[in-house]
Amino acid sequence: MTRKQNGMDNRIAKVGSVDVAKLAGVSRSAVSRTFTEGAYVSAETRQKVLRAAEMLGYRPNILARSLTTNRTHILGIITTDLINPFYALLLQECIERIQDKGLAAFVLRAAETDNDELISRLLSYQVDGVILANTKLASRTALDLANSGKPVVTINRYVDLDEITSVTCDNEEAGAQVADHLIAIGRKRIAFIAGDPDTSSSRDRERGFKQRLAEHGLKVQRESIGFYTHDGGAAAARMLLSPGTKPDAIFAANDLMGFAALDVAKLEFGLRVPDDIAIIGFDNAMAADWPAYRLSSVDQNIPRMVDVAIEEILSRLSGERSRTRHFRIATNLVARESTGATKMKD
Amino acid sequence: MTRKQNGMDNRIAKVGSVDVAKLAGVSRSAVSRTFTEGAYVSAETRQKVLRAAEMLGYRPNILARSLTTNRTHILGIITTDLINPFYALLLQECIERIQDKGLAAFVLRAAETDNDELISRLLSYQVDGVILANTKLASRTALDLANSGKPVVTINRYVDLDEITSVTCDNEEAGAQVADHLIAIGRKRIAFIAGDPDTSSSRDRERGFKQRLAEHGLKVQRESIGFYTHDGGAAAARMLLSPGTKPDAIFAANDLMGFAALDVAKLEFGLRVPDDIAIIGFDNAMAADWPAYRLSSVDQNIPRMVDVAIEEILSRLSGERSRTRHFRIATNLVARESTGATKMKD
DNA sequence: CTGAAAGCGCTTACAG
DNA sequence: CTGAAAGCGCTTACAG
Repeated sequence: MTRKQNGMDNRIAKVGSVDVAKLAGVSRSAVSRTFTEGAYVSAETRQKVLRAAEMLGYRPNILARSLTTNRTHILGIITTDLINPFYALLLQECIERIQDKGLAAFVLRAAETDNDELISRLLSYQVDGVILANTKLASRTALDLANSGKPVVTINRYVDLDEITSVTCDNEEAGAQVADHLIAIGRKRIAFIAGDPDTSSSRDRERGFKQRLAEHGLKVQRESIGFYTHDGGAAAARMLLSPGTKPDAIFAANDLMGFAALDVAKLEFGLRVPDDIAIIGFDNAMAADWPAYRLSSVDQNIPRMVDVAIEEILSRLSGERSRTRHFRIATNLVARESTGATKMKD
Repeated sequence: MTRKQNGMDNRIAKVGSVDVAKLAGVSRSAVSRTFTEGAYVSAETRQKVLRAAEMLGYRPNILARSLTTNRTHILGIITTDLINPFYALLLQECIERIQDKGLAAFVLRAAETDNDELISRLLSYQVDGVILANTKLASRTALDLANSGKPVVTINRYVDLDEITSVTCDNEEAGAQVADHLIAIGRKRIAFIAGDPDTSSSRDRERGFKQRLAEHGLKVQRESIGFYTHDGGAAAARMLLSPGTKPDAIFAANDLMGFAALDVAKLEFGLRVPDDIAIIGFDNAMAADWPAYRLSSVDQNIPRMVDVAIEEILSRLSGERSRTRHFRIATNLVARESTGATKMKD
């Protein structure tokens, strides 16, 4: 036992497989095998080892193991601003799923720039794969990553280059469904608040939305950019509601902007929602269901997205397929009072 | 070079310190030294190594290093439900700070029960220390952790036993300040919505609040439990506002419940806020500042809390101090319209 | 300042 | 089914 009782160091002695082997009266190989899925050990040996391990409080050092197996069972997640509740939920789901699979999640927060060093650090830690959640990556960095041979998948974004597998909701179809919904409730003067124009999510939602409107002979009457933030959404809404022909509906590319638009319309312009103006957001954030808002929105099915992403990484790790794919997960429009749905009394 | 070009395996050949050494014409010791803070290498050797490393795309394997240094530079964070925006922000801050320190953050999500296995897994990964963010831990588990010799600190909670260092905001003082505030605006019939009664945070807020009220000859007129959730808060508010002497102020132990109370008061009971009833929450969530709510709240100074927690872990790791401490970080009451502050026009 | 050698805690063919 | 030995990628006294 490597007991180092030198002076101040009152740390617990680390127990290794040797210690267990010694106590159990077997070889280190035997203890290794009892802790290795599907390795050959007799029931008897296994028992002896388990008992000894229990007594000593032995826990295999996963990091040491990774040195020989070449698998760390660590997945890296790069995320951005968790003040956006959708991102927080997405991250939570990733963490949970990874955990359920018996893997560990390394979480890094990406600044807007300078992600190269982050990636480099991730690779130093020998992660088995990486999930880019809501992260824009410089194309070069993305390529480097792809070339590292590690499975990489982006969630809720995709990179221009086709080298990297992505999982997003079906933003384009979702945009179209929002158009259908607004048309169905008889709106004609329709406005749009874009998210961050740099993101694929905002662009796809916009494209699907406008295209479906066009199929019905309509077009967006006014539009503005809200950058996916509450303040940005408020500013955009003020612009859309400024003098002139006011819209009778607003589609905000996320809920944060939808909440802002709702508040601006009601409190600053004295409009009635949905009578004077219908408003719909995107993400189906928790607050969309709160009485003060009752904001119609689009649910992204986060669990499914994360599931697909992780399965993809796992199957790559087991060497199954390797073609890059772009998964589109179906969304679900949730109609609430902000677009005229009557309140459900529970 | 360990190039394994066997068949389907198109993975990039892993380059190790041997490869770099060979290319640079030096020993592995030399390359190790150039990548080790403050080790002796001549400028010349260093250059050769750096150049070779650059060419090969070499990155030291941190995990392998940890085997001999006994430091992984990984910190484990155990968090709970990120749907609570305060928790999400706290986690974000932890991740960011850890990253800034050049460490890596392992994030686990704790279920309500069964955390033992989680902890065990964390220890398998040889984390250098662990942060328990908003996590209740079975006392036994907590003790095990403390006994593992790893620095552990809880944020926003503390465990009954005194073995573990904690960082929280000064919940008791904050509760007292809320009492002062409500008294200052002339309220007399004061109600309280508790969070999860199992948490130290809720209990401490309540204690400070009631004590200060008592000092002014007042007491909580009605109280209920909202379990820190929106729905729980709504139910609690309905109870508080039921027939009888209605309160003229409510202190909700977090914002989620505060929002719910505000909505219930306004929309279900037709009360004017703050004229008929003043409402104040806790956490200063983003939505507290939204026009629909303008909810007075208490800001917890997350950056400071996280800073203290991480410094504590770091200083323990460098063997400096070891006495358990309970840090209390000062809060800041943010008065908004829900308790009568006039709106700031920006 | 530098290199050879031993060691960190595990796993894995290889014989038996 | 089991054990001795070599190896994973690094670091660190130890000599020089």
